[in-house]
This record gives sequence, C-alpha cells and structure tokens, in this order.
Amino acid sequence: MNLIAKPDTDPENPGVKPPAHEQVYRTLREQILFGEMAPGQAVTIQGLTQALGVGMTPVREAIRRLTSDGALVFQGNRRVSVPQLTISDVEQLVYLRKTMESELTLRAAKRMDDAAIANLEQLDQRLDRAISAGDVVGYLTNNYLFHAYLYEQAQAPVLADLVNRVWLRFGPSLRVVCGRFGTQNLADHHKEVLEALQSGNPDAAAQAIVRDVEQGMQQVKTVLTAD
Amino acid sequence: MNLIAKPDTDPENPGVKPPAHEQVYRTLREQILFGEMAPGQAVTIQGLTQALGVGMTPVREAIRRLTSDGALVFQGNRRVSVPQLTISDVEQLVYLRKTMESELTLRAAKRMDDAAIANLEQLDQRLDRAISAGDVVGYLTNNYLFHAYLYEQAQAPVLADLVNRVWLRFGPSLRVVCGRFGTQNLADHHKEVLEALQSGNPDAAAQAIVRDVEQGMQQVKTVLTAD
DNA sequence: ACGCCCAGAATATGATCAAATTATACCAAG
DNA sequence: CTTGGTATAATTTGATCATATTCTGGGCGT
Repeated sequence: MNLIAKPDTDPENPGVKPPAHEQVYRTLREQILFGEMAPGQAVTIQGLTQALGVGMTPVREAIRRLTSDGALVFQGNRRVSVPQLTISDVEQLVYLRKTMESELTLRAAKRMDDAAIANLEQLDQRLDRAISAGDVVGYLTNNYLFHAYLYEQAQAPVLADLVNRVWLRFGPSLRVVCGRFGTQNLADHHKEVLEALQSGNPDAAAQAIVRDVEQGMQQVKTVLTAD
Repeated sequence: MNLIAKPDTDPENPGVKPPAHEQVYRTLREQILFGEMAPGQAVTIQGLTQALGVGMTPVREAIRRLTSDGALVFQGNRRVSVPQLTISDVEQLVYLRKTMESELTLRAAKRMDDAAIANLEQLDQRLDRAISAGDVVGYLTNNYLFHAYLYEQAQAPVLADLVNRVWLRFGPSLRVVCGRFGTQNLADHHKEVLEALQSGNPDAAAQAIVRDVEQGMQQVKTVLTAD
C-alpha cells in the first residue's frame, strides 16, 4: 500500500476522484434542482461538451441518467429539454410527496437525537438568512438541504431515492415560483417541524411536513394556471 | 447471434427504428424484470458489447439509465451488478408498492370501461396458463403485464413511472422466489381485482391489490431470510 | 404550398489511456 | 519442504476522446 501523500484535492471523499460522467451528472442535477434551468429549455449534447469542457460520452451518460430521473424529457425526435409540468403532473407529485415525505419524516423523527435536531435547526437558520437576503438560489439550495438532511435521518435509502427523483421533476418550476412571488412571501412550516421534533412528537412532525408540501405545491400549481 | 430485435420487424411503431441504446436498454430491462439475471451477478460493459453485438457507447448509456432506475447498482469501484436486496429494502418496497399501486388501482377503476376490463381479464387468463404450464418466464412476464396494463388505465404517468422503477428493484428476486416455490404455489389476488372492477367497486379493487402486493412481497422476504 | 438540398446535431464505432482485478513469483516462517 | 503472505506482472475492464455515419429540421427554389 502506498502511504505517500497524494496530490488529490477532493474535500469530501479524499483519495477518490469521481469520473467525468459523474461530475457532469452532479453539475446538471444541481442546475436543474436549484432553478438554473428554465422549464422548456432545450438541452443539446454539443452545447454541454463546450460549456463543461468534456467529451461527449460523459455528457451522453449524464443526460441518460437525468432523463431516467425525469429531470429531462425526450422531445420525440432526438432532442431533450427541461420538462414543463402539467396540472395533472403536479397533482400526482403532491400525492407522492405527501405520502413519501410524511413517512420519511415519521421514521426520521423516531431516530433523531439532539445533535441531529440541532443540525437541522442550523440548516433552517441558513434558510432564513437566504430568505431575508432575497437570495433565490440560496433559498432553493437550503430548502432542499433541510428536507434532504431530515429524510436522510430516516435511514431508508430506497424511499429517499424516490423522493429525490420527485424533487428533480418540480425543481425548475420552483424557480418560476420564486420569480413570481419573491423569496419574502415564501413562508414554510419548518419551525413546526422542529418544534415537533424537539418535543418528541413524530406524528406532529409528519403532519407539519404535509402542510409544508401542500403549501409549496399550491404555489407551483398557481404559477402553472397563470400561463 | 444478435439478441436485439430487428428494426424492420418492430411490431409496435412501424417505420420508426429506435436507436441502439434504447434497444439495449429494453433488452437488459426485460432480462432484469423477468428474472434472467441473478441478484449479485456482475454486469460488464465489454461483455455486453460482445453479447449484443453493438458498440460500447450504447451499452454505457443503457447501464446508466438502469443504475438510475435502481435496476443495477454501482459496486464502489467502477463495476456494476444486479442488486441484492436487504430486509430493510424489501420493507421499504412494500410500503411504496402498497401506497402507490393501491392509488393507481383506485384511479384506474374509476376510468376503466368494459372493454378495458375484458382486456385485463384476458391478460389474467394468459397468466393462469403460464402457471399451469410451469412457465416461469411466462408467469413473470404476464404478471407484470397484468399490473402494468391496470396502472396504465389510471392515466397517471408520473405515478406509473415510479412504480415501474420499484418493480425493477425486486425483479431479480422474483425469479429466486419462483425457483424456490415453483409456479404452482404462486396464488395471486387477480380474480378479486377483476370481480371488484366488474361490480364497479374501486375501493375493493385497491384493497385486493394491496393483498396481492403483501402476499407477493412476503414470499420475497421469506426467500431473503432463508439465506 | 410542396418538395429537394444542405447545415448541424445526434448516434455509433474503434482507438487509446487508466485503473483494477487476477495471476504469478518470491521470500519468510514454521 | 511446505505453506502463507506480499509484492509485482499481466490481463481484463472501464473511461474518455476523436472520427465517421445517420438523421432531423430549416431554407431555398420551383
């Protein structure tokens, strides 16, 4: 075994360098999740090879994964684009989010200790700061991180995986919501979630998440019907 | 021998030839779904290029889609293999199947007319013939087709898409179930579903599907604990 | 308006490089 | 002398790129 220091500067997983197609996937995924791509926007392979400075094979693989995730859609002929949600889509996503995210919250609440709850509270404070500053990308990022950390505590990777897939579908639409309402008017129910966790009431936490989902998705539906 | 269907003999969409990566994806997907691949089995890119007679780029894209589906898993290093389910995985899949498939059945039952119910009954009869003949692949195929046709009637593509993803996860394990129990002992609750549909009782149909899911998943869990 | 032609983009292959697993040889200990 | 382990060599496999081919879509001419 070689114990000599490696010139690898990966902060998260030292010694392991993710392949290019993995990096391209993560980059595009974040751009979609945090509203840097608009619904209906076309995505071309050659455009991404130039923008990201990699070959086309990694780009192709990333696009395949994202289409399988529902984050991108085939446009019949061989074009892909960011999906535009219909009312029916949103209504199905609401059902999925309510059932799966409440279940995840229930499981997480039964497992979280004080340190984990404190971590979650810290994430929510960052979210509040982003809202106060009117930072749209910061809002979307920290809102996602809040939910993702909560669901990670449930120790249910299969469920969490599907929820992530669902989030990828309405990510681009969230950006449109912020553009219409602004970050100031985006009240959430995270405080209720935290209070329920601190008082050891899993059912109350799950119900608060359901309210959070309903309120957020209602805004998406409002923006869609406005077109 | 080329394992991929010829483009000229495409039965579904005449005149349109799907690209190679799409055909590779469908081929592998069916092999996983219908038990032609064993849990834990390694999947190599170069092996598939030779077996399917195509280049490596289409194979890579198909593998990326399948890993995103959860039908294949990264093995830490850059190898992929057919996943081996844990008890926790199965338990999460049970929750997902019960909530999503009962919802889909509910929606389908409210929409289906007599012709659609007759089609479903015909699919169930084919399933019975496969069981009588001891045809394992025929059983798995027709069982999938029964559920897939039912859920398709719900006109809820987002929900149906996620259910498909869930099925891909336990597909390989179903083959093991058949190997242990044989097709003769695989009672299902399809007749109850059909009766509920014919008598116009959506709730009863959904409850019958829940029983079908519970019974099938119980067998998977039994096989897993036997190891 | 209809059909043909051309530019551009996507598909697919093979070649090349890098990483990992397997095989082999060598050394040491019992 | 055999056996266990480790280090090294060889083969297999994965990752990436550059290139050739095919197809879609728009523009031009009739």
